[in-house]
Amino acid sequence: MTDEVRWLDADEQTWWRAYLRANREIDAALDRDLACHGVSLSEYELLSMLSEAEGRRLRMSALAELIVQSRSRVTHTAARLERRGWVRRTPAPDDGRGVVLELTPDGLAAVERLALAHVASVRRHVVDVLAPSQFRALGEAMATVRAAYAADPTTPPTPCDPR
Amino acid sequence: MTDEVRWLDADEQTWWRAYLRANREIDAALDRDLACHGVSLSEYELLSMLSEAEGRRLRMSALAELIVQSRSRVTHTAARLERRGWVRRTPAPDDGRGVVLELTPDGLAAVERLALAHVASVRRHVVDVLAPSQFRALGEAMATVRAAYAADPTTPPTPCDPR
DNA sequence: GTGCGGTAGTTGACGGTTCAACTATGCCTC
DNA sequence: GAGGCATAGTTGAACCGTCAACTACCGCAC
Repeated sequence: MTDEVRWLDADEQTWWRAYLRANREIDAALDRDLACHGVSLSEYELLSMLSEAEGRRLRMSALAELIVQSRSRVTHTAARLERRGWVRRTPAPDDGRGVVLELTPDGLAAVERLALAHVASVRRHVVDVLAPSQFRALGEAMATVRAAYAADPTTPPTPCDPR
Repeated sequence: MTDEVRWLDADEQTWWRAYLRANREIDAALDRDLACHGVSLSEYELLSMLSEAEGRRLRMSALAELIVQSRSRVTHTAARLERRGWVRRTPAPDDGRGVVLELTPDGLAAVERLALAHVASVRRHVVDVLAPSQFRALGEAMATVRAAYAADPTTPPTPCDPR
């Protein structure tokens, strides 16, 4: 394999930058819209995954994988949510190392309230500004990226390879 | 207008989550690949915009807008890069309030080195795993989102509206 | 030319995220 | 059943980003 650099061509460059920047704008917008209600997007995602899970409970690591965050981050976020009484930690019955995180009734009420605001925000900034076929294409492209990422053998971080 | 909630349907839900998660994975992957070389993605973006600018210099606020970051964040990031000698602050000639950020020769050398790693990373995780038409669709959808965002009259943050 | 509202950028404190080190448990092998 | 490696989760420090307050300057109005 040669070491020649395959730069992006002009179109690719344009699309890539559109992605990067829209991305930042979307994140900022969603976060801002949720901030009004006192949570960040990542807190909301955690709560939301819990609320859909069987028994409204999930293992910490399952949660981390679902929302694509580090275990450490999930620990900290869960701690914050626990302080609010929205979430409760219990030992996993089948694995002495494990912890099951459970949504409390207060937590459930909160997610349900937040979901209203959030879905409106997602529609306003993304879904409703795209033609259905465009949104579908977006979703499918991103799913493809995920699949490739999951299939990449080097995915869990090879420590570093500064060449 | 009714207050009825328009939830996402099953497909929309799937696409939206694919977006959110792929997004996190892409960010993490790009950041990790750059971290090997000692910079974060947002530092790289700043350097990269500077390197393409006329005279390799840009006003702070132009930079902030280009890379979709708060002015404050750009100040902090620039301060870090200045400590490394990659970037230099100079007063704007035409506006006593302004600051022009300039890439130093060391900074230029750094971006050029980083760009090699970065383009490979972008290709590996995104561009090359998509069919060209898919990548195009992704880019165009994101450009549409940006355009809508820019056109949204409430865009610069209405402080809050907790309903 | 004084006052005034708006823009450019910085600052420091706060809070969230990351990272590396650590504890504790599971599991496999001999 | 003891040793050893892997996994689950936590912890605290360092780092980065956000936010609100602040300085300084612009430009307009009168």
